[in-house]
Formats: sequence, C-alpha cells, structure tokens
Amino acid sequence: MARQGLTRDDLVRASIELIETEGFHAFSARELAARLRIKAASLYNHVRSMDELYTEVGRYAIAELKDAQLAAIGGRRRDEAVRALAESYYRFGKERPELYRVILSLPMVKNDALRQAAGDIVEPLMTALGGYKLTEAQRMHLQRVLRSIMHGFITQEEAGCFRHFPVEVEDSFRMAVEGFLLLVKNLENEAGENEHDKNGQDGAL
Amino acid sequence: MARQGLTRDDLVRASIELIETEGFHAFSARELAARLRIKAASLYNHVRSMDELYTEVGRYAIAELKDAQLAAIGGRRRDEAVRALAESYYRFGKERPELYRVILSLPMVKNDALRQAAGDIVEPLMTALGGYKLTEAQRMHLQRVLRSIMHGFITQEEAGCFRHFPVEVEDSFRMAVEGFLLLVKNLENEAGENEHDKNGQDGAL
DNA sequence: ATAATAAAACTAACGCTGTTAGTCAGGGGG
DNA sequence: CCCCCTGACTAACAGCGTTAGTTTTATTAT
Repeated sequence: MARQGLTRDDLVRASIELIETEGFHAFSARELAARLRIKAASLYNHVRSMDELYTEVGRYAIAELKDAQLAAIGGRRRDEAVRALAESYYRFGKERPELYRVILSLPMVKNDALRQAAGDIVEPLMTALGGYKLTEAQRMHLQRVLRSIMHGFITQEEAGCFRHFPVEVEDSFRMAVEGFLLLVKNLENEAGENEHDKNGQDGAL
Repeated sequence: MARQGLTRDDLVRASIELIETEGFHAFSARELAARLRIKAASLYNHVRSMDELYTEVGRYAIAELKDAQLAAIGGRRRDEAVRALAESYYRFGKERPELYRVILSLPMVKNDALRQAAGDIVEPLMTALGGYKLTEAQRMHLQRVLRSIMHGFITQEEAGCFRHFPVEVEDSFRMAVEGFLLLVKNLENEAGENEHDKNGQDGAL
C-alpha cells in the first residue's frame, strides 16, 4: 500500500534476521512478509521464489563463515593456522547455529551460484594448508578431511548425538584437530623421505 | 473401505519403501495413504502423527546401519576392525542415501526412543575401539572423532561439496581413516610411556 | 443367530505452506 | 500534465498435516 520502496536486498536482510532470531523453521513467505508490513504475494515483485531467497541467505552465511575463517588465520602459519581455522569453524557452528543449518541444507548441486560459494569455504582451508610441504593433490585430500572433521562435529553435536558420554565435546574436537595435524606431518615426512630414494607416489598412505 | 487389516507395521514398511524408492521429499501423508489404497486421514487410526511414523523409519535406518557395522567388524580387531567399520559406514551412506538422510534429519534431542537408538550407532564404534590400549575417556573421544569423520564425509559428498577437486573422494576418505589410526596409535604409545614415569593424565594431547 | 461394541475406513474441513492471476494506486519521465 | 510502470493489493489454487464426525465392517457376547 504505502509503497515503502523495498529492495531485493531488504528481503534478504529481513530473511537473515528472521532466520537468526526466530530460527530456521520460522522462515516462511507470510511471516517474512508480515515483518516487512507487506502481504506475502508482494514478495514476488522482488524475488522469483522463496527458494531463491533462501539461497541468497545461504550465500550470506557462506560468506560470513569464510570471513570468520580468514580472520582466524590472520598471519598464522601451519599448525597455528589450522588450529585457529578449526576453532573458528567450530565457534561459527555453535554461535550461529541457524545460519549453519542453512549452509547444511543448501543443495549445492545444480546451482551455479552455490557451487561457486562452496569454493569460498574451501579457500581458507587451502590457505591454511599452504604452509606445509605437500603436493597439490594431498592438499585437496587433506582439505576434505579437515572439513569433514569440522562439519561432522558441528552437525552431530547439534543433533544431540554427543550427549551420551560425559566427556567434553571441545576436548574431543581438539583431539580430532591434533590428530589431523599428526596426519599432515606424517605426509610431510613421507615426502621428505621420498626425496631421497625417489620412490614416487607409492607412500604408505 | 475394504478393511484390509492394516497394521502400524505396514505403515512403517510402506514409509520405508516410499522413502527409499521415491526419495526423502516424497514422504507425505497423502502419498503414503495412496500407496496403501487409503485416505490420508485413515493413517491416524494406526499412528499418532506423521512425525512418529518418520521417527519409526529413522529407528529402522539406525538399526540397519548398526547391523551393517557389526557385520563389517565381524571377527576383526584393531586397525582392521576400524577400517572395515569405516568402509561399511561410508558404503551405507552411498548406497542408501535416502535412509541416511533420514538419520541425519532426526532430532535426537528430546525423543527418548531416538536417544536410545543413537546409542546403537555408538556401540559398534566402541567395540571396534575395544582392541586398543586406551582409557575409557579416550575411547569416548575417539569414537566421536571417527564418527565425525565418517559422518562429515558422507554428508558433504552428498551435498556436492566435494566436486571441485579432481581427486577421488574414496582416497580422501581412506586418508582420513588412516589419519585416525595414526591418532589412535599415538595415544596408545603415550599411555605406554606414561606407564614408565607415572605422569598421569597430562599427555601431549 | 442376533445384538452390541470396537476398529478402521470414510468425508469434510481447518490452518498452514508456496505461488499465480488479476487489479488498483502512486511516483517519475516524456 | 498525462501516461505508464512498478509495487502493492485481494482472491484463489494446490499441496501439506491434522481433527471431527460419520459410516461401515469385523469381532465378540448374549
């Protein structure tokens, strides 16, 4: 009615706020519209579908996560960089669970924008791994390993899978990260040995 | 109409089949009812809610996963047991993705039946870790670590997060498992050293 | 065998979801 | 100044889970 000059970006911002405050499940066309003092149908003047809007929130979430990770790495290198990265990832999942849920539920497949955004999550990881003497292939594998560890921890803790044992989840997580560093060192050492006897790609792992 | 003598179990079975064949998203009251040649409202003669039915499917999925893991362990011990367990977990996620999705989406929190079922997933892991010289607390932590790795890999691969790099996902997974074994051995050795100088709980990790 | 009861199906409806079509009003450019 | 486009509106559709109330059927008891 009052023609308040809403933009597509306003919808995205309102969606983010709605999801972060009221939670994942509260995201609906009519609820979002109500917050913008608009009827649900009017949303479609700015956005093609609710899905598109949700995807936009996902891109924001990914960007936030990426920034947090890059900030965590800062000037750190090697183990310190990895530890800081892992901790920031873990914190993001705990402190902004709804945003992280959005990332989880994004169907990265068959969506170009999201596929590109997924690359944004990879980047800080590859940066953190850049300080080690590794092949590019090893870095790719290790990036997946570390990401799986971090991702696995957050989702399972949030799902309540970690409540049956009376030991601290953060300690478990730290142990996982230290284990990862062990693996990295092991691969580094193997490479060093192979430099002597030119054994090529057939390391123990 | 024809009173075909449907049982609650029939609904669960039909739900499982519906989800496994048509996929996660196709699970709806009316679709399920149609397959049973029944109207949606009639489902409520056998089940309190769709949520309850969905939870039942989840319990089935967890039981299947547990069985697969126990079978994989078989008579194996230590590293062999862990490798077999990890591989069977990974296979389950790839071969029955819809069932695994169900497990993922179960809100384990605030549901006693599911909390108990969650314990079923832990059991084989603890069994596989039983062969190592570890404290009970270490086993609990390590169980979480391994579970996070396996879980993280499956979910991320299914979400399409692993497509940006041209290296085999299975190789990454194997690297992760071998890294986990490295961690386990490291903890075992520390324990051995501490037996000499009675250093107590303050290991390097 | 027949009457009573309980179980399982039905229809109709409610409130919610995303979405579309068609309508009306108001501000900016020719 | 008028026109027109944009952004709002209302009404409606198809789908969702779910409830109430009704009818049919099968079993059980007399």
